[in-house]
Amino acid sequence: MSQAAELSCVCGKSGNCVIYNRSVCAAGSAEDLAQLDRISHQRTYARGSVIQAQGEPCDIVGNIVEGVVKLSSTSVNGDDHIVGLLFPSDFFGRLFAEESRFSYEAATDVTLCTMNKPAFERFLVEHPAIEHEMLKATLDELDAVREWAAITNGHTTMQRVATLLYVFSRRAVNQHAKGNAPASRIVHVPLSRRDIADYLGTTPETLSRNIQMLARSKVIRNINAKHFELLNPAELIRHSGETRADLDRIASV
Amino acid sequence: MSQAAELSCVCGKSGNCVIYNRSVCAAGSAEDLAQLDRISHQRTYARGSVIQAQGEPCDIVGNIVEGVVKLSSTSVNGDDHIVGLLFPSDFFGRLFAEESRFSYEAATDVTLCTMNKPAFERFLVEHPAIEHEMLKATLDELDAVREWAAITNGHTTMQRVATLLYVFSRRAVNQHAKGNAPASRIVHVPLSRRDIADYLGTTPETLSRNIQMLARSKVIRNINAKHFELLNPAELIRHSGETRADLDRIASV
DNA sequence: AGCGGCCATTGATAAACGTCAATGTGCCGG
DNA sequence: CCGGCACATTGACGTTTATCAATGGCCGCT
Repeated sequence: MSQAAELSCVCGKSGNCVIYNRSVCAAGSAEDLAQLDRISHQRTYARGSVIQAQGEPCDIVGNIVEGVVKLSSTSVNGDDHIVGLLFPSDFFGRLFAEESRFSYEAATDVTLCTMNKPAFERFLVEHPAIEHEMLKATLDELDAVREWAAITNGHTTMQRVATLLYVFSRRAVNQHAKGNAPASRIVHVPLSRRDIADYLGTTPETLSRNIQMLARSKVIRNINAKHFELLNPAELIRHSGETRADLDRIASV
Repeated sequence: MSQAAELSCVCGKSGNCVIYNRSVCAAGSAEDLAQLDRISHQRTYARGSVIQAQGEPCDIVGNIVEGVVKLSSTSVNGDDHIVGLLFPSDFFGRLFAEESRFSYEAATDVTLCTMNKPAFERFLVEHPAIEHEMLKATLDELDAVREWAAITNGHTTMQRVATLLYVFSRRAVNQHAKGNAPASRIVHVPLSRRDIADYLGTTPETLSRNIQMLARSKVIRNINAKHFELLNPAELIRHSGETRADLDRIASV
């Protein structure tokens, strides 16, 4: 998900494809890609709509072309927690299971490249080299989820907020970079405060207070609710409690 | 990891093997299993010893035969957080990566069935059906990690403690069950208070207070530091904030 | 069996955080 | 252009939890 936007996509007409971006198809022939193309098609979902509900049988998988999808778990009490965010080129859906343990919901308006799940599963079984790449990608994802869990588990809210802002700033660079564009100082966080809070395991109020704290100390500047200017990246990194190397690794997963 | 202990093991002389238990080898022939047997051997580690250090090149993988292995991430500040616990029959090690993002450490004395990593990787690539099972197992693990992250993220310490105790009680049932043994009321948690606290994202002090709270309200009884008697399972479930079905699913992963 | 060290528990205190309530701000439709 | 509504911010307060410090109990060692 750190690839530039102009990569061609094998599934559908345009946009990123996780299968390609994650190198899953690096081992696939042109015929394989054409076959994938046949079972895929693009689809859009409005912000807030549920792509796949928790516990429901899941029949589609695919990848994000544009927008952000939140992966969340809703408990019996009604409060739900976001266990992951999916960005353009990320794979979504639960392969090889009857139903999804989590719900996939559009955090922004999204465009997806969807595939029929059984068809894609059959494709994988028939193409071991590609399934091998899928395994590697899943192992990477496992590391990333564990790493994020370690961050949310043991750090203060300020550290989580700083980490998130830095990660989003890096992600934006990757998305906007055409060639060697300079790092943008504008950080775009396309999520609502509630979604961010759910992701960080806190409340909108505490989140807001921490954001304003960073703003008062001139680390960031509020442009509007979803845009920030990064005034002092070094201080942001310091607040995150992580090394710059760790942050960059997290951002590049 | 919810399998009974008497399953035979393909790698080494005795004990559980994740490859078998997770059905990864269900698709493998007898010759395949014999080949696996040739590249594996058992090894023991004393409590506290590091099996694989964070960031170090990793050359072995395998599965837990006996004991508990903690998977932890140590930050620059020195405080480490446990992102996972590995039990008998669980797979350990990071396939298809140069180095491990986390450290594997013996939380108790452990017996491992180890394999040379490159050799096992080659084996997987040559046996797509088994690699397919490996992918399914990894996807299951991903769900489990996310589920645990949702629990530690949004719940109170008491809810986490109750959840952990219940999960360990279920796990003990599975481990001890020979045939249809009745559910044991004795819960064995073979970890130090610090390890439990790290796993739950809290401190030993707060953990201790919550345990004593449960003891005072007659939900559990302290036999000693690592053994508890489950006096009121229904109340424990209530304190966990989860449904019984959810807890049982978590325990069986 | 006695000793010493490590681990668990308990207590006091302060900081961090969630909750409830009110105010402010931006966005969309009339 | 204005009103309404959802969202973000700010404030006050109570609870939870981490931290610091001390005590108590268990286990291994000699």
